[in-house]
Amino acid sequence: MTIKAVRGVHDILPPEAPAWQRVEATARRVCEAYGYREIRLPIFERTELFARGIGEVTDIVQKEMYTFEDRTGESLTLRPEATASLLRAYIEHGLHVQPKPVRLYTLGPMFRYERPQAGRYRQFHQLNVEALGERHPAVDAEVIALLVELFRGLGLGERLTLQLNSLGDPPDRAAHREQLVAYLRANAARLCEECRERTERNPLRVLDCKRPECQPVLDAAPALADFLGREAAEHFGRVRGYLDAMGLAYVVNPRLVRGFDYYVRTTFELTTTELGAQNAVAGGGRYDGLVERLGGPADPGVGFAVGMERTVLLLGDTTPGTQPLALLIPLGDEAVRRLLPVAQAARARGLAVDVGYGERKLRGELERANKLGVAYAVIVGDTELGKGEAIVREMKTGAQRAVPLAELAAELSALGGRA
RNA sequence: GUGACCGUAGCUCAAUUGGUCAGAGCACUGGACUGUGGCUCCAGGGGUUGUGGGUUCGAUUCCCAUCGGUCACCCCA
Repeated sequence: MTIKAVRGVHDILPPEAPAWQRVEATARRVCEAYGYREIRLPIFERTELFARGIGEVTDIVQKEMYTFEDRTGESLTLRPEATASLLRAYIEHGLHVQPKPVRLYTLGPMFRYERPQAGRYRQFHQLNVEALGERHPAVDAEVIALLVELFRGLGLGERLTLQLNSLGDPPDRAAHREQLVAYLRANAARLCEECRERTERNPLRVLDCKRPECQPVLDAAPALADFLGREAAEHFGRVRGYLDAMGLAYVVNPRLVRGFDYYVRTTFELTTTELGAQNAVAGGGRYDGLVERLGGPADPGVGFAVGMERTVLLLGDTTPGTQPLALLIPLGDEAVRRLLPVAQAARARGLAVDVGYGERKLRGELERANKLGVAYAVIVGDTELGKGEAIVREMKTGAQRAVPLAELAAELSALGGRA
């Protein structure tokens, strides 16, 4: 049997590539405009980095990592997310001595061992944006504004909802968790089977349950918002104030819970209803304390990840690729030798031109030109060689005119500049 | 990891109760059309019907396993 791609990974074929290029170009443009600089990171790390960074008890670390041993027996893992790697590099290279906040972004593949489904793959791509070393709530607002601007730039603003929440500081969460578990246990009889299990495993997740029979219990459950300490509450209020000042719309969702252990205070997601069960297109939050946990200075941080596949899915395949400008059609080998340098010159100026090999019939070459979608066909046969000219045919209209061979490269430039 | 549906040519799909059922359209290549495309017509290449077993005189069709896809759960981007 022929070899096929492994489960959950996929090829991005030429028709889809323009949409990816558009997302990447927009991401870079917006990030740079906000003062973020690119950092490129390895796609595997010591397993321990993710265990410590993401949290030992998360699903990702417990069952979704691609972990293997190298030849020395060291345990390595294909990165399931980028923040841990980025912070490792931040610490390792002393980037924290730069003016705060240190603004970084990175782009690339992530790996998680999950059952594939709509908008979910084992190798997928994320854009990560992180602001390190500053705890001011304006930074939270800044990265959120960047995120919103990115999707506005892609024309997807209207199809997404910004959801916002505050998880409070660790002591706030501990206090809330204690009361929440007590409450859920007391009302276990009115909860679904799954929620009863989750009460012990991951109580915050219970609040996410969509089953109608659970809603009455959940509606009356202790709300994390009521447990926020004074500082966390003030921080959240100021983040909202800054977002309001920038005119950014959001929905406060007290049940917004995220999958990594490291989030504190602000968390947010950009959600859609268009991708089936995978409604999060981007998600992030504040992670004060994480840099320190990874062995670095006590620098706070806030950032987010954007799912590129999901973004491209929303974009659809409406992004046009670039078409070659012209097909140069030599009839015979003498004409090939005459046209090759012309093509070379045109390409050196950045024009996309294709050249035939002089062996097909003119009819066939024009068919090819038509299929390639070029704007112009340039025909040079014995007749033209004799007169020292080329025929430039505009494919759309069929209009033709003669151009001296010596001026052909310049003529193509002019046509390319106009197109 | 759990469940449901699905798996025939590069793509989209046919094949009557298991019995010339291995086909069509699109795409590709060539020709009709000696140096002028988009239309039309003709021809050609391309499939061990996902894979491996089983039932049967005979399996694309039935059964089992396995791999993969899709969707949902879980979780998340």
